[in-house]
Amino acid sequence: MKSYNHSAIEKKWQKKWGKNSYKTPDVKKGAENFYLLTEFPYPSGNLHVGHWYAFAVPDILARYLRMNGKNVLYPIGFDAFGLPAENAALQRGLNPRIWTYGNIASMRKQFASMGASFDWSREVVTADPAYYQWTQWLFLKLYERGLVYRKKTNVNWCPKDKTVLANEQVKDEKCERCGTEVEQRKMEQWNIKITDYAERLLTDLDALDCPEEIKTAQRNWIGKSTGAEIKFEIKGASFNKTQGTADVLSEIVVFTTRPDTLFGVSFIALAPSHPLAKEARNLCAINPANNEEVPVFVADYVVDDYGTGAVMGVPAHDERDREFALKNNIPIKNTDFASTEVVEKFSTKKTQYKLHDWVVSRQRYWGVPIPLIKCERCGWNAVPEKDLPVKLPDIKDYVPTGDGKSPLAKVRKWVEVKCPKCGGSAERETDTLDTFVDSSWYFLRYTDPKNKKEFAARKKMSAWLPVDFYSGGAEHTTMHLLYSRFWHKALFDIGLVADKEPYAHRINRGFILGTDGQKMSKSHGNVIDPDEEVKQVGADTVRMYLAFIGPYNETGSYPWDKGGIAGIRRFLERVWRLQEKIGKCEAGSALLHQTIKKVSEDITALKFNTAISALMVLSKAFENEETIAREDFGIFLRMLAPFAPHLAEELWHENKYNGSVHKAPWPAYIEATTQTESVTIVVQINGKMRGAFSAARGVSEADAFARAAGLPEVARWLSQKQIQKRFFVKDKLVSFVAS
RNA sequence: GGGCACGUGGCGGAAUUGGUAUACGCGUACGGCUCAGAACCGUAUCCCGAAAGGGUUGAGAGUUCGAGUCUCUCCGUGCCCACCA
Repeated sequence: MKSYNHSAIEKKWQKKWGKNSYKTPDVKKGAENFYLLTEFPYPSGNLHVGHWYAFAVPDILARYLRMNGKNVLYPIGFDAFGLPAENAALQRGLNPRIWTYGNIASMRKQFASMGASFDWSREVVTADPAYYQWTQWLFLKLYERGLVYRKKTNVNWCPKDKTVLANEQVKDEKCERCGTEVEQRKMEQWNIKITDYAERLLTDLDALDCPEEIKTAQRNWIGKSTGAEIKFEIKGASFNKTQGTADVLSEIVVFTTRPDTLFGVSFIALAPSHPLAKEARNLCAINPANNEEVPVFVADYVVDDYGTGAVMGVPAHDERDREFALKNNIPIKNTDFASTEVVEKFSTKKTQYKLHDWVVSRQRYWGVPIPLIKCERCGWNAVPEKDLPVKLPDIKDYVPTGDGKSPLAKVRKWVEVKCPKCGGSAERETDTLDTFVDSSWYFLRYTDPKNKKEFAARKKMSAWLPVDFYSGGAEHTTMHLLYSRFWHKALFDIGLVADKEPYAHRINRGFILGTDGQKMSKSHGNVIDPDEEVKQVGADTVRMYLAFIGPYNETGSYPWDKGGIAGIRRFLERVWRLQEKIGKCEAGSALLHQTIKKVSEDITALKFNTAISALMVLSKAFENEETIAREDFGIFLRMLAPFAPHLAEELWHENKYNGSVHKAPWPAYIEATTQTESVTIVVQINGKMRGAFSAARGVSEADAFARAAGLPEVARWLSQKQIQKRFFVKDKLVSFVAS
């Protein structure tokens, strides 16, 4: 017998399968469509173990579903624009385009060694003009709809990446990309009105089929609270009103979730950026409910961009208010709660969200140019559809400037254009779009990646959407996942897509740590190179090891274990040796049928780890036999095929089974055969196990009690006690209650 | 401070969803094979105990004939959010 030469086998079959063997038609006769999606990668370097975990493991599900007669779309592409790729390029002094596309080329090769069943014919690269033409087009649809606006606000500025960031991209006041502390700057930026969708993003979560942790994280991020706004007149400010001075100076509006504590108000606190902050020291506000005068303060704890940026201070009820009151010698009023009538009279119901509008301008080169033009006379205009895409020009100086403008601003030839409306002189917007805009709709493009006339044809989309299964990283819960849900809803309102939600089912996978239990990083020196592992033990072993390491639908973190991967390799070696035993004997044991059942159920439940353990148990049973029935071994190979596609195909082929194992149907089990004739019945006395006996399946209650009581170890216990009650669980258990 | 998830051997993890806790894999020990080692194969491996037996799922209580699983309190870990009124 030849030995198991993984590299020869894997190369051979990867070549035979070629690039087109998983080309997925939109319609396949007799087969239901299934859209299996994994968050596409950033081409920032080589494939790492995390990529293998993200793509090789769901491939098991893809292959399993195909063998079960589904027409499975498992697409791949590259999220090619944006900071990660650009920063890596800048570090190396390379043009981002050359760097990114070089990476894509090498990652394609690495992906090929995975043996994953991607449909490469549908690959999308977000930095291709053929793709971003439609990113621009969709952006303009939102613009036309009034969902895009320009506003000067406090924004998060990353001094290292020299660009603004959306709220979602700031973690612990640090840039999500580079970890630098962000600064607050007042800048005029393009915003998308995601807040218009806050309520729908929230309510539609209820019906979503995804883990509770995702729902609560999004709920918290959206941060809905219901309360009321209350107007406090400023004492002596009435003359301002009569003289026509702005209303803001004559009153302070506060937001509160507890309008019923109105009688406990002993001060008003303003955020430092509130229009009245400078004058607060000299102001008195009048409580509308009892006409009491209360002082006005400026307090750091009042957040300027939440509510009205002003708070009514109720020290008796709010800890921060109390703290502030004690520090400033403000009296604490013990309160009578305001009646519903009073609350209704002096306040207006109001709902507040923590969610902010999505700042999408980026002062960086490597992104989609924002397709808007500013004319001196007629203001902002959309680039006409016929002029799309607005191509990102090839330039030499793409280093971010830090002056609040993208490097594109220096390319005068590109910037200066004619106004599409009046023909006068105008300038292009020089900021680029946040990468999360690119990735908000990529899964739509997979359904129709080559379309030159539309972002995707309606018919193609309806063949696949919504995505049946989406797997990705937990870090995207309040970023990509939230953005793309919003984007889809906006497109739904405009009439461009048919569903309110893009994903029917979503899971967050866990992640793989280094052997030391730390996050893999160059500085820790604990990085596992998947290419090296594949070289040593083969892609099948690496795939299967990652599937075996823990349940896939939980956000656990699993340390890479060298012994563990060796164990999987040993298992595959044993499987390889099993082919020697193929012969004539009885087929279709209970264990075989039990295994088919368990493996099928476990794969569906994403418990690849226990599916593999069931295959191991079956293979052990085979090892203990003189011969393995040809039919049984064929069934085993078919179950192995999604996990170890190359090895299964080789054994299938070498042992003269028909065609490709991957085109063979998934084995069926017979429920009746999974049940052994005899069962073990456990005997408990007062809940403790005291014995067990073997009986024919379906044994009667009376017989079971008699057999149980007859067991010496049980009889001994029972002889000292009085039986008060007995329970019988069919084919499982006899339980005595005795005293 | 708030929310969510979780806590099982030396380690990754199983447990038919309330019914024999620790499947499968790693590690370890001993044995086989070998001049020798690696690899491979076999046996053992939750703890105490010579055994009979007893104990054990972070701690404690509750419900139940029976709890890793359900309920409550506490302790601890991880992730997310955070002067959000």
